[in-house]
Amino acid sequence: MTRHLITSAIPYINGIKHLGNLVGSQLPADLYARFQRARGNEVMFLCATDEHGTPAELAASKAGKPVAEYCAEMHDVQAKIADGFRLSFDHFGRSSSPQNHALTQHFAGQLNKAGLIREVSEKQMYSPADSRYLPDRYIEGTCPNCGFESARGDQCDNCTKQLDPTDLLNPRSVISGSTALEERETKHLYLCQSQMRGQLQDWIDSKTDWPVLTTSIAKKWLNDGDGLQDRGITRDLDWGIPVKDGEADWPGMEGKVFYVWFDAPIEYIACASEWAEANGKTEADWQSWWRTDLGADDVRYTQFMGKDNVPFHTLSFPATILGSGEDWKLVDYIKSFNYLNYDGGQFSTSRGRGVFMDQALELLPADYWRWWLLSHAPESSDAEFTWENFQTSVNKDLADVLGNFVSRITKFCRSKFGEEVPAGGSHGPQEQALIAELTTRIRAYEGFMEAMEVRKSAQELRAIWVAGNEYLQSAAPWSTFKTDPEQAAAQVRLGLNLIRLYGVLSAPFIPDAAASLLAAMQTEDDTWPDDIAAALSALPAGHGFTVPEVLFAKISDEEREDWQNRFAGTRD
RNA sequence: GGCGGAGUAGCUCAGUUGGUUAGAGCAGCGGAAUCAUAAUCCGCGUGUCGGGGGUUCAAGUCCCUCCUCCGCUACCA
Repeated sequence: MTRHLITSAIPYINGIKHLGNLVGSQLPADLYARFQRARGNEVMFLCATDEHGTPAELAASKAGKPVAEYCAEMHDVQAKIADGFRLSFDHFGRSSSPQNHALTQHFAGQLNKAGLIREVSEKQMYSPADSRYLPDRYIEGTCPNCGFESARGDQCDNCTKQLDPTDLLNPRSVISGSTALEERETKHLYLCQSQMRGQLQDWIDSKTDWPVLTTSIAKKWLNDGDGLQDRGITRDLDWGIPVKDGEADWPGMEGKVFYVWFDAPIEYIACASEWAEANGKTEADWQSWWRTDLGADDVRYTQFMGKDNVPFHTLSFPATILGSGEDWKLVDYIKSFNYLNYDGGQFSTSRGRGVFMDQALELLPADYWRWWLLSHAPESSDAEFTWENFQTSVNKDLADVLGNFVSRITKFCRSKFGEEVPAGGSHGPQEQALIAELTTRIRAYEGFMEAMEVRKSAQELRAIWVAGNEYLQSAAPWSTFKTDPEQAAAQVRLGLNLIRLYGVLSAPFIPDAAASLLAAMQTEDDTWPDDIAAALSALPAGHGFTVPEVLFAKISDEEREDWQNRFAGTRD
């Protein structure tokens, strides 16, 4: 038995995420977690909300609420939606938790002790009208290069020239529009990542089995220009984790907080501690997942994220872990994803373009979305969501291939043999051939799932469903029944057992439908099928079942057109 | 600009370290069956593998070059 520590990139707190965010980290992580649990492995699947930083403060202010209250509310909203999508987190934590405060301060102390923190005095743009320092992107002005009037402080969106806020003509605050900006001297802590470049390089180079997307991004940052740069890990903000040197005050850093990208990955660890507290576990229980000196040496740690998160997970966070000089678990495998686009453009949180998680659940059950998103996961390149593709994929795969299979076999059995698994007959060549094919396919499915080849897993699972239809079609119990009812009984018995098998195999992708299948078959036996022949006789003759309701209703053209129009524009 | 990813049948995509006639699903056409959510199953694919050049006995697969799309580019997170 392997112990799997699995984390999904933690979603930012300022609003409900769209389907692109979901498929880029949480959903594939859930698929993997469910699969590993189904295989009988021990799993710790963690996620949380990422709550600090300027956008959170601004979102709270826009909502007219204190930021702590806003974050608490949004955390609950995101937790409920995650539950709606059946994301099976062992704990859904918060980066603002007391545990993360303590741990983040602890790491900073350790890094300081190791000589990996230096103080830097620098000039930042301050807006008196907003009473805050403004990150570069929160300053707009006229581009000195092309004259574009809405150039941001870091880059001009029109001519793509890299800028400094001080380069802008007529700079103003994006927040208030105030032009009364001034430069102020402020002191910050920098993490000396450059000192750890060699160590990080060796570590990345040793990961030969990682996706190219992951390693190429890491190597670019390691080798670009002068190599890996030191990075500021503090900010002048109110909302965040106060800068401390372990448990001690940090002279000169009063009123400052750690940078959100410093504390967010540490929340992966703190989240385990939150899990322990929430479940009556001990310190040792959660540390056995994270401390290699305290039992985590046999843990395999896998992270899931979108490609924009890769630098922080391949470099900054490992630098924090390695630099601490303590025996924290480093990630073993990073599965990264490209982006999902929406109908010819990008999903956009700010412009409300595309489908958001809460809206998706209002339209259709989670399984529909899980199936489409996972079977079209943006693994090798960016992928595209269109309503037509969604409708045809879901109708064909779920309703026709899987759902209809369940209908035809259960209804046929009910009409000829009643609502129990029929007795009589035995397996012939057709049944042996089916078992052989399923054995091959299920072993392939396991291989793809183990390797986190998400699309290929979905493809193989679908082929497993198809195999059932092929068998029924060639065995044709409705014909056999007329001449040899005993043989028809054996065929139907096999068909009913296939339903249970499909329930077990499909659960990682479509957990609710899978549960319905097992419920209809009146069984709680969801053990993974190592021996396919045995798995296909799990339901013996005489075992009762019920004909389930339509498993997946089809999406009509009218619905599709309606949704298409509804989500083309902007969200209010 | 730099770095990375992608460009393969109408659509969405597979194509390992270069090697038999380039594949799958969907859509389309023809057929079988009638148990079933008008569902299923079988058969049918000559597509300049973005353009051009090169290496090789052999390239979608390696090299060069050009074009297009996307992402990142370190103070958004």
